[in-house]
Amino acid sequence: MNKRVAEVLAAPQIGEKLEIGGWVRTRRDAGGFSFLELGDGSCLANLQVIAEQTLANYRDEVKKLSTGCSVLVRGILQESPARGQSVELRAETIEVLGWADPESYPLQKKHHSFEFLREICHLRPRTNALGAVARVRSRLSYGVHSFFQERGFIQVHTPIITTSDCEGAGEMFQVSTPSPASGAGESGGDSGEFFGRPAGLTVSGQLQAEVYAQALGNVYTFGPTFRAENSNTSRHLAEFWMVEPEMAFCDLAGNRQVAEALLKYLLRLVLTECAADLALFDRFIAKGLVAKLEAVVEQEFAHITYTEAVQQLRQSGQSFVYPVQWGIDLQSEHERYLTETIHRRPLIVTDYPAAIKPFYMRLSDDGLTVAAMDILVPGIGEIIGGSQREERSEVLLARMEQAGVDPLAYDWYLDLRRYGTVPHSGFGLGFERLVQFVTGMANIREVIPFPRTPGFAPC
RNA sequence: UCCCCGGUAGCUCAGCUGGUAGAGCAGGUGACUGUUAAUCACCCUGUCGGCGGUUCGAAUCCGUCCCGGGGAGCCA
Repeated sequence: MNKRVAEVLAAPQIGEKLEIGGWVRTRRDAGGFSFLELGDGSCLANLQVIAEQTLANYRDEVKKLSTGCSVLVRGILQESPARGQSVELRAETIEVLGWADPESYPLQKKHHSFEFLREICHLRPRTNALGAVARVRSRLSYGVHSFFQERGFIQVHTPIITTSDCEGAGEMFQVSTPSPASGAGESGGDSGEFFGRPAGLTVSGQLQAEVYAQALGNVYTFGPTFRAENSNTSRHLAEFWMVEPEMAFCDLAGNRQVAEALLKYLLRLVLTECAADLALFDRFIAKGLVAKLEAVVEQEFAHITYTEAVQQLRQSGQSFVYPVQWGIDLQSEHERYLTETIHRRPLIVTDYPAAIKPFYMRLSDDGLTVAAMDILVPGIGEIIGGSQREERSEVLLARMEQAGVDPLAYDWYLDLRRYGTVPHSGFGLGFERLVQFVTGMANIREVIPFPRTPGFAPC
């Protein structure tokens, strides 16, 4: 029966007859036979195949195999007499499924820059590093669901096309298609828009998640999110995935606890279940990565208020490009200094000035701050942003007016406060930033299979 | 979008103050070998990012556009 390399290497059975399909990583010839390194993507490690010259197609085909060729190997698993691997597959037949002309196949048996691999994003998952990223990403994705499902959260598929802008979250991509009704002539008030009004791709599922939280209690969304910002950085994408829990009867402290528990759960999961892939990142991408992740799991996250952050920055004696004073938005240099130099661990900053935060965040009794939180992580910066939501309709209305937001456009959102309102909280976790943090990959474009950035969406 | 740096062989890069191009790896051929970034010998490879300009002459200088990297803004 067809087995994956990961299964074979995890529990090798000497003498077992196997059929393995995979891609040739490299071929080395010895006297009278050849070694094939066979990888199938199920794990980082390859299976060594012994191809004797007695194979019917040895001279015509096996000797011509090169990096990237796909083959189906049938043979017997045996102990390996040489060092470097404990078992190997002695081939009885090798069927070549697809050639990969070495003159033109872009992937070589050598290191490639990530910038180059990005230009061939249809081939890059065949490399060790990008394959490992894909496996870790998949495990993290599954972990997000298991974390919430184990705790009784209901997953809500919030809409991708939306007519509500989540203020403060960035520019929306426009979804523009002529109305099917236009031209029919009957509907006099036809705007010509497919949805009867301007629509866009969601910049956050938060507002709709709030709807379900105020019906089902604890919910989460995990889906694609779009920002039409002209951002050219190593930590921004035009299309990315975001995890957004929303919890009824939950204040900011509860919000913080869930966020910290989620991050630790996911790190612990990957440390135990993706050890080989993490070891690769630790060796070649970010030295000390595993120790850093282990430390994060073991330590309490630091927690300070914005006001304390401002004090700490001012007392640090450090000179910043942007001077620190109460009321400013913390700049990257400030966030990095706080989490990387002062606290040296993940840092939760709460209670930001109301003036620099969106209208839906809950106004505190001081009237100056809102119940907001950002989780900052060394190397990445902001990985989570969240808040307790404003549940008092008259306060919410006032804040909307201050922010210049038309209450009529958010009438449904205000209804949630008019009828059976409850305190509730939630946050957004940038999934790619999580994958970046876990893998140590420097550029966010390497942790999503098909990155979308301004001017770049090749397939 | 702004600031700085870069774009030379399939890949990674060298090429000083202008005289029209090179190394390693990859690839090809052969030898050798229970090999594992295999080794050794020989061979091949270029619109020097695009366009325009200066000059007798541009990979090299100037302008502009495109793309990439680092930083910043926006944020997740």
